[in-house]
Amino acid sequence: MKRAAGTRAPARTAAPPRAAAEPSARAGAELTYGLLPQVLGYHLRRTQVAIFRHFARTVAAQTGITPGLLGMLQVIAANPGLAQSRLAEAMEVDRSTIVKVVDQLEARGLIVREPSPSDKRSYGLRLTREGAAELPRMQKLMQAHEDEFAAPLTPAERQQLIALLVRLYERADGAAEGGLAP
Amino acid sequence: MKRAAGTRAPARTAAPPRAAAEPSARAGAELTYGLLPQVLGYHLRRTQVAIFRHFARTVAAQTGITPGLLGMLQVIAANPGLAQSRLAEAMEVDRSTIVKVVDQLEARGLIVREPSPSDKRSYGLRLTREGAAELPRMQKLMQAHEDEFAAPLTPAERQQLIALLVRLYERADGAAEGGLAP
DNA sequence: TATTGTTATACTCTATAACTATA
DNA sequence: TATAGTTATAGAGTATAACAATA
Repeated sequence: MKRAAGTRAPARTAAPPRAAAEPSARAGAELTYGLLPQVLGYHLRRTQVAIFRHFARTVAAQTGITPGLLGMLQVIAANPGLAQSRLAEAMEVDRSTIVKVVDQLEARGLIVREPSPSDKRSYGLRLTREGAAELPRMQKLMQAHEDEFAAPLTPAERQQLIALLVRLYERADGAAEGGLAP
Repeated sequence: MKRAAGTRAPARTAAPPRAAAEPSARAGAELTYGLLPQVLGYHLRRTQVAIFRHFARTVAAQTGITPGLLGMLQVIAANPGLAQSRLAEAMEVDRSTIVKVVDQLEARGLIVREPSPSDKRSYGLRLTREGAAELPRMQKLMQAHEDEFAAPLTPAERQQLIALLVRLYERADGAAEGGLAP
């Protein structure tokens, strides 16, 4: 795209009926957020970004792992022999997305793809010995990260927050496939 | 997905003592999520994905707008004349990221970049007449989307959820720049 | 016919670094 | 020197569509 900086582009719409002196958003002035403070999606996104950054400064800085990879790793650890398609369903992502995730975990030596004896199309995912040794360390770092991030909340509040979130996405996911139309 | 919230899983997943016939993760078997059910970050991500998809099926399907663009648009509407750098700070993204966002909103005819009279480097962002006409319609759609998504919660729970999220990311953001280093 | 894993491709979101034109 | 906006580039993350092998 060419235009941008200098090019003003008189947006084909007429300019708003504004006078000259507009004291609205000068430097230093507090700005307002319109309806956003009541928008759940906005706060979810902010929180998500904040926890992701916290994870990056703590767990990722010491292990190079991402939240997504660590989540997958834990599901694999908890379900030895899991097929990629099952993992994709469990994590609610497309089969094709799983391929690169598994590639990365395998490249790090944390898991292996084992050919399924019963189905030649399928692979079972398992931790390697190295993966089994690494996972507890990562989990401890993750636990510390989670505890620090959740420090502003009491244990009860933290549990309640999780419970509220679960109610939201379980209902939403169910409605999406299930039936209660869009 | 079936289980999730309250369900405790056999945490400490050391490789279960299973023999050749590995009944761990066959088709149809319930799979477990290891520590994930207690991981706030996991539930945040799931909820975020769910609400994004709901937004896509409702607001985006009828307007072509994304949650990010609509959020920016609301901040611009609430702060006429806002400079791009101020918007970037308000939304906690990099200045360079804002450029394409503003390009898109301008390309849709919703906002204009107005040269600042006092600083030739700076532009003030404002809604066009078309943007001012469109915004209320988008807000109504967004409101309906939010209400439907949040339907599993009582109004009090919804407010409390927002309050909990705010406490988390405000503390985290503050600590990140401010001082209480990790 | 349907499923598993894969590839190719694309699109979104975001960040870093460097550039320009101002201040 | 510092700031505002821009550009080029890169890296996650995810999706769709098509394909081979197998069920």
